[in-house]
This record gives sequence, structure tokens and C-alpha cells, in this order.
Amino acid sequence: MRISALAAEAGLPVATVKYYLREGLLQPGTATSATQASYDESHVRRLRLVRALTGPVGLSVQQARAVLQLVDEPGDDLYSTLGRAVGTLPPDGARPADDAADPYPRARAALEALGQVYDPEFAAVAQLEGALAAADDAGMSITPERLAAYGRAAADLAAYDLERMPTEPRAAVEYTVLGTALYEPVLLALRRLAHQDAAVRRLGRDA
Amino acid sequence: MRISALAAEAGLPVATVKYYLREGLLQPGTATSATQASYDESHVRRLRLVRALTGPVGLSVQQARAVLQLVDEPGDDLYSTLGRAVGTLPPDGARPADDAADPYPRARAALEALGQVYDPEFAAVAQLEGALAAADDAGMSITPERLAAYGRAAADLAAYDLERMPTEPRAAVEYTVLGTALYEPVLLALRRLAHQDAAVRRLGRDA
DNA sequence: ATGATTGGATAGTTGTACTCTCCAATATTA
DNA sequence: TAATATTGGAGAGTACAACTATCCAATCAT
Repeated sequence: MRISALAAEAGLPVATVKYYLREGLLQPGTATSATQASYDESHVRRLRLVRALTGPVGLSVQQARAVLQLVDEPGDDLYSTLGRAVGTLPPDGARPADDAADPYPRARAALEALGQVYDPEFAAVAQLEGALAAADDAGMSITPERLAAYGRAAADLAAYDLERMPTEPRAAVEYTVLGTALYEPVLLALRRLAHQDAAVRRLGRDA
Repeated sequence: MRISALAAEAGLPVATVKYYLREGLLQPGTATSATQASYDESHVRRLRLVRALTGPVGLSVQQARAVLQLVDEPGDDLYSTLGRAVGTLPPDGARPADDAADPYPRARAALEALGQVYDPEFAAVAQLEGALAAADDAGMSITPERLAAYGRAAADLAAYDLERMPTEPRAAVEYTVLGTALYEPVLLALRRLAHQDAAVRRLGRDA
């Protein structure tokens, strides 16, 4: 399959496929001559994945490249691979304030209240700090009670996901990294729809 | 308070404050002369809100303006105001396919399985469709079982939030719109951290 | 053999979010 | 009150991201 067939298959302009090649989001095809290369199903799948990540998941090309690199060449340590993957996903966290003492006070308090084990280096801690600070700044601080409720729901989800994680390391990395990126938008959409459902049932409005 | 004091208070360059004024994200101050206007606490609060929305929440200036307009002038109908607000929040949904018959097949199936009331016009339906399609395209389709588990967690959260919604309409709009925008990043961070917690407990790794 | 296509490089376009420069009118300070 | 600084407002300029278009010599397809 040559580049125009690949582009057609994926529903993208050829120029865009070339761009993804340049940017390292798409692995090069096998060169058959100085001006020809051939692509296969794996390239089609990769393009679909790229579009999923840059589209609904909302990643920038840089972020998508970082995620794909982790899936392509995971370290042997699942834990640190996941940590790095989460760091590449939006939203960006709060910068850790130059004085190293207690850089994430809100997040620390929240996680202690939840009784959760956590690694302060883990990017999600900074993300939580940023999100809590944003809510504070906007005058919509999150009560400890609400945090507990959200934490409980998050723990339920995590337990479900962890039970289904593949045992083979490579597959586990892919499951975890892509699962984080791809399932989050689903969860958010479901939450918004659940709000609507609850509102309709409660307020007795017929849509 | 003049513009430089306002900017200092909010920790922003004056040029940026002027930009937000031009873009209608910040309400104008009260003019005291041809080249002077005065600003107060409400402007400081608004700037903090704008930064929260464009930062951790990840809204574009356009999206933030749309959200703020809804908070400033909610319609008398809470239901449709919330619907419009959700439509302005990322991620963008799937385009509804020109042939009107069953534009959101995956989302419809999912919501029917969950037994949820929903309005097909509600933007979150298109968002769910897009997210499910992205997962499919990326080769990580979501099983009905997982969807049920996520849906249950979302319903728990929605029930909690709805119970605490203010009764006064204006406050209810603000609570719902800002709550959706500001609490989602918190939930995502908590989910990522819950994954880490569960992984550490399960795999017995010490951070 | 001859017109179309390819891979690869380079340049151009569009959109977003600022940031800078001016300017005349006003404040502030000496 | 004179000199200096600041202001609001408008417009232009900048930087970056994500494409998109143009070239070109080397193949390919007919």
C-alpha cells in the first residue's frame, strides 16, 4: 500500500500523513526504492490511534507523540512508565513552587484524608493540586466531604480497571496508558449525562 | 483600583488584562474620565475565574467567554442553560452524520443499556459518541460491562452533586456550570491517583 | 515513452493567545 | 504649576501549533 492508499484508508489528506511521518507519530513504511515506500494495516491502525488521541482525547501532537512512544517502547517498569504517561496527558499540573517544603498542600491534605498511598513525584498530584487551586480561586472550593465522595467513585473505577489489566507487561502498559487517555472522555461524558438524567428525574421535566 | 493595580492583584500583565477586556471575558470598569476607569474586587474575582477556566480546565478564550456569559445571564430555564453550557465545554462531540437516522448509535446503545433518560440534542451525547468511537478506532473498545461500571460511578457522582444544588435559579446555574468545568479535572486527577494507589497495593510496590 | 504518482524537503497558511507600540488625556509629583 | 508618569483604548506585531501547498527528481503504470 502506498501513501495515497494509506491516506484514503484513514480518511486523511496525503499532506497530513506526511506531516505525521515527519513528526514521528507514524512509523515510516518500508522503502521499496528511492521514491517509494509501502505501508500496511499497522500504519492504518496507527493513524486511527493518532486521530483518536488528537481528536476526542484532545492531545496536542507533542503529547500524542509522547504517549505513543511509551506504548511503543515501554520501560521494563510498568509503574514508572505509567507515571510518565500520566505526566504527558493534560491538564498540566501546578508548578511545584520553588521552596521545596510541601509543594502540593491541597493535594496532600486531600490524599491523606482519603487514606491513599501516593508518590509526590507522580504528575497527577500536581494536576490535583492545580485543579483544587483552580476551584478555590474561582470561589467554588471543594469540600472535604465532596472530595471523599469523588475519591470513593474514583477508587471504584480504579478497582474495576485494575482487575482487568493484562498480565503481560507490554499489554499492561498499552492497556493502562491508552485506557487512561481514551476512557477519561467517556467518563466525563457519562457524568454529564448522569447529571442530566438525575436532573430530569428530580425536577420532573420531560425532554 | 486602576488597571495596573488590578493586574498586579491578579498576577497578570496589564496587556493581558486589556486583552481580556477586549475579548469580553472581563467586565469593563466604571469610567471615571476619558482615560481612566476604576475596578473593584469583582474584577479581581473574575480574573481569577478566567485564569482557572483557561488554565487547569483547559478552555480556550472563546469557550471561557461562552461559559461566563451563561453564568452572567442564565436563561430562566436551568435545563437548557446547562445544556448550552455543556455544549461549550471540551471535548467536542462527534458531528451528527448528515443522514439524520440514528446519528449517535453507540451512545444510544450505551444509554439505553444504562436505562438513562437523555435528550439527543444534549451535547454530551455527541461527546459520548465521539469518545466511544475513538476507543473503537484505537482498538480499545469499551465493553458493555465496563460502560455499566462507569455509568454507575457517574450516577453516584451525579446524585451527590444534585443533592447539593442550590435552589435559587441563578446560584443553581453557577453551581452547575462552574461545577462541571471545575470539578471534572479534580475527578480525573483522583482517578489517576486511585489507579496508582490500587496498583501499589496490588503489586506491592513501595513508592 | 510518456504522463501520473511518490517520498522528501521547504515554505506558506490559518488560528489562537497573547504582547507591544502609540497616543492623547489625565494623574501625580516636584 | 510645570514636569513626569500612567491610563484606556486601538491596532499592529509576535510566537507557536497544526496543518497545507508547492517543488522536484526519481520511479510507476500504461
